[in-house]
Amino acid sequence: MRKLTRSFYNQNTTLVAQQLLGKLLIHEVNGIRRIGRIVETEAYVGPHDLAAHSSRGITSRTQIMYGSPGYAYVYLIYGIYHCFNVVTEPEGHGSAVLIRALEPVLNIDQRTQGPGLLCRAMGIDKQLNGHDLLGSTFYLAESEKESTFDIVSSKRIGVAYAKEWAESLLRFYIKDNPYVSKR
DNA sequence: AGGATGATATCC
DNA sequence: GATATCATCCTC
Repeated sequence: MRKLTRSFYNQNTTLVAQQLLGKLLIHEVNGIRRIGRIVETEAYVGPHDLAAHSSRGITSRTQIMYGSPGYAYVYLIYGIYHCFNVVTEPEGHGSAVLIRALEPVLNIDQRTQGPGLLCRAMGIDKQLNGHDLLGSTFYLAESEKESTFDIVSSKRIGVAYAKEWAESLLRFYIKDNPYVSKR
């Protein structure tokens, strides 16, 4: 399993969001390894992006997002669901990619088509906030299988408040994949 | 169309 | 210290 490197995450956020499609997310807990294939992402490109949490500056919540690339940013939304992001670009940049949907590969017995559902199915919660994604039980990796697919871009979901940034095409998903979230 | 449910930012 | 807001999902 070829784990994604720090330098992979230390790139332009929009590029990382697109390149994450087709990659594997692995989380091992109690000896059980869960694997999902990423089919949908969204880029949050920095403090100037009004939809990004980092647009409020560095706070206790957003310090992870402003930290080094290749770390997990996990937060609770609507009191119920968790959302999982990977931090991108050099420390201090304030950008991340939200993982929005997975295709089940191994040991996944719940739905994964949406950021909240995916975290529940993978066992991701706030304990993993700030976790290094180059570790041994929670990481992303290159898929063993070769696969080709078309990438579709669209407006991001649930960010209508972000003025002109609500219009930008920063959501990416694999065309015709049944595990992409509905809306 | 509305409710669940809690952390957080932003006000006083 | 109060309250408005939310990168969601489910049920009616």
